[in-house]
Amino acid sequence: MIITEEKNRVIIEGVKDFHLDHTFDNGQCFRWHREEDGSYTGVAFGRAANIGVHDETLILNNVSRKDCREVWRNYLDLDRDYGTIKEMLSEGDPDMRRAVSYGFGMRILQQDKWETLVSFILSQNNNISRIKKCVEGLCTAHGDSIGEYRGQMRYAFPTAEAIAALNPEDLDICRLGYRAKYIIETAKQVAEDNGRKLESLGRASAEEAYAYLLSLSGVGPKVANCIMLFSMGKYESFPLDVWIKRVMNQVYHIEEGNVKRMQEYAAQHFGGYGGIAQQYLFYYARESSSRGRDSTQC
DNA sequence: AGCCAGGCCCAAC
DNA sequence: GTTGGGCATGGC
Repeated sequence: MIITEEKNRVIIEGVKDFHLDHTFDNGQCFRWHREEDGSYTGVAFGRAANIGVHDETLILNNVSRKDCREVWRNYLDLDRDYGTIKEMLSEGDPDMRRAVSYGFGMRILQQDKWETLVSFILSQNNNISRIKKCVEGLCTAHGDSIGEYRGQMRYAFPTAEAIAALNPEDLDICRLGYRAKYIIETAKQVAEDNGRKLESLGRASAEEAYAYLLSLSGVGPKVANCIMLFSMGKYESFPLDVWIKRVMNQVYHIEEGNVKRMQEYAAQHFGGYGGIAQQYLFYYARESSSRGRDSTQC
């Protein structure tokens, strides 16, 4: 990996297994928007950026070498060897091999814990395009302005303290529905110790992280697993949503609704990378389903 | 128009 | 400890 810096951008050469659509449009994050040239623009950790990829070269716009070192290199998970992981998962599993080859450039982002926590509370019984609107609306209404970028004002994700101080009516414009009260309650719980407990979970055991997350308002097993996977580096976490339950039933022939057996299957067959396996399956299941809808239009 | 969405809460067994 | 109804809202 060769990293060079020039006028307000950083160029990283030699990045394998990275595709923007597979990474930013796979339901793990909600604040990245695809531009006409195929690049993505978004905000993470209070910084706005635009990211493009050509062959094995990443171009990080509006990014300094310092930003790259402190945020983006880790956020984009650039130091992980996905090639080896993909081969491990595909070995002896033709269905998984198909899913992996379909989303070959998917990476698990290492996102901010608080943002991921709130975003996935908002995800429950909701669809991805609307989740994005909920999250962006929340940032616009209650996040700190971080200046204009590419002709648009940008906002950081609101802090736990900021959301804890809100009245339910303050969230009406965000159209969060019944989830609004969950995030205010959870913000109060997290802000109690200034988020120290939540931040510490990256170094805690999966069991401890899971127990804490389940104690928060609006967080159940599925949401807890997403938070652990997408912001805490706990790659064995295996979120079971309606799509994955379908896959586990149709592909691996586990009875619909037998969540315990599905978790056991993942732990046994995907080992420490259950969450990554899950994400390839999720992307494949969802994309092929939406392509099916598209093609029936013609 | 009606079903569904990266489910959780809570009451009733 | 498990099961099922209720839930705000809007995408498709």
